[in-house]
Amino acid sequence: MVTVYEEVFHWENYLKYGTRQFFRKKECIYKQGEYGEGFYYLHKGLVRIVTESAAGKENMLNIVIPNQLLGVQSLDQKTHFTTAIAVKDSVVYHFSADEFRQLMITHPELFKLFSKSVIHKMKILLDRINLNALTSEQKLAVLLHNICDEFKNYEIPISQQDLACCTGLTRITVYKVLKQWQEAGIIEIDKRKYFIKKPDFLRNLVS
Amino acid sequence: MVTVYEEVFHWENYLKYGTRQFFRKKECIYKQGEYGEGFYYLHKGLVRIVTESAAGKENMLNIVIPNQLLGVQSLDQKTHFTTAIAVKDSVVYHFSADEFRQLMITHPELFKLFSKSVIHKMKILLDRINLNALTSEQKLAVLLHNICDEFKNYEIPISQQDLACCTGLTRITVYKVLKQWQEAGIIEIDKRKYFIKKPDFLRNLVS
DNA sequence: ACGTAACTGTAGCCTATTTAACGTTTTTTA
DNA sequence: TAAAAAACGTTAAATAGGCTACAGTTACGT
Repeated sequence: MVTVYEEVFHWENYLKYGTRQFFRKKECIYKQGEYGEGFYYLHKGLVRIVTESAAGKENMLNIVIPNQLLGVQSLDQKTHFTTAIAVKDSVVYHFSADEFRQLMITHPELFKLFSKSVIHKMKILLDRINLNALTSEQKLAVLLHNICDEFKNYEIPISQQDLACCTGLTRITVYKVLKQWQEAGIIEIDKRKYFIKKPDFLRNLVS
Repeated sequence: MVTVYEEVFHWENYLKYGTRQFFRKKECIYKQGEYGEGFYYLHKGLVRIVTESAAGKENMLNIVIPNQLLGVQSLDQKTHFTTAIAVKDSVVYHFSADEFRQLMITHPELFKLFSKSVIHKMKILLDRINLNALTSEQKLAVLLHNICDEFKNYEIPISQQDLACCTGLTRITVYKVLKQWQEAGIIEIDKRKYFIKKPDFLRNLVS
């Protein structure tokens, strides 16, 4: 289940110490298994974090919105255990581990920022875990609801296929739930775009 | 799915700055939802980390072994999003956020230690997520395999009930798989103790 | 030492999801 | 702009894993 979280962290003042990099839509920022060094800060754009399990199944973990970190896993020259792919053209700042460590000595307040960001990441992962206890309908409800919150409107800009990937369900299951909701008037489908008509219904499904 | 990870982090030199606390078996170190302040380092004992989803289902996340941190989530006075319960009598050291921040100024190398520990936690969560893509048989295989690695022998010191809780499966499912494995000679059951006879079989199930 | 509580063995039913299959539509890209 | 590649709509069949139930065991507290 992908959740778009939007807590804001104020890294702006430190960006000048990082290295600016551009990534085109669909370009890969880092790959699972690759060695990395340091971490990235997303300045503009949108990035999808996916992970591939041993069994080879791909799962979207979350969507990173600007002002968040990504790739923290490889701070200490460890391999990345996720893959990051730009959803839109994106601008990121890269901080190498050494650079950042130096920077922290002169700016100790950075630790708070860093730890907050990382804890936030952990919260996302945990939410993801807890979703597995839900029914498929609930999973989808949570996902759609989050997406709407994020994009601030009730149109869902994500394909059925992606919804399946985000929730870990089959496309067919997604299709079934969506159809059922459509028949119940909870969502509307037009030209393969989905519009949420009764957001409260989705909310109630979960709480 | 619980995994017992054993990467070692060397916090010994810094323990004197923390506050030593004792917890009896089954005692709760912190509860999901409670406010926390700082984090804990497990010196001796064994701690179980569980999380309760919105739906009320309880899930074991992992088992913390000595030399690891726990409760990092509440470093910044946030609420804990997991619960930690001592499995054995345990000795932990508590570091308050402020104390630790001060400490980091005088000992910048602590950052590396901290980040390593936290990244390790993230890895655990991620592994947990990836498990959900597996079949129940695979989940159990991974779990048993990990447990054996950890305890360095092929006897499993965990009840069926707990195996169920760790994997998120039903006890009945656990029982079924175990029975099937027993019939195939992969494990042996004696007096409610399980012994793994063909560890390779378990390994192959996953890879 | 005894009673209660927690764990295990087993069966059967049931349903939510998955897989498979296939034609149609949309989007991408060369 | 045509061909190739994704994505979608739909159905039917197969199945894994969940829930219920209940009796027999073991462990544990006092």
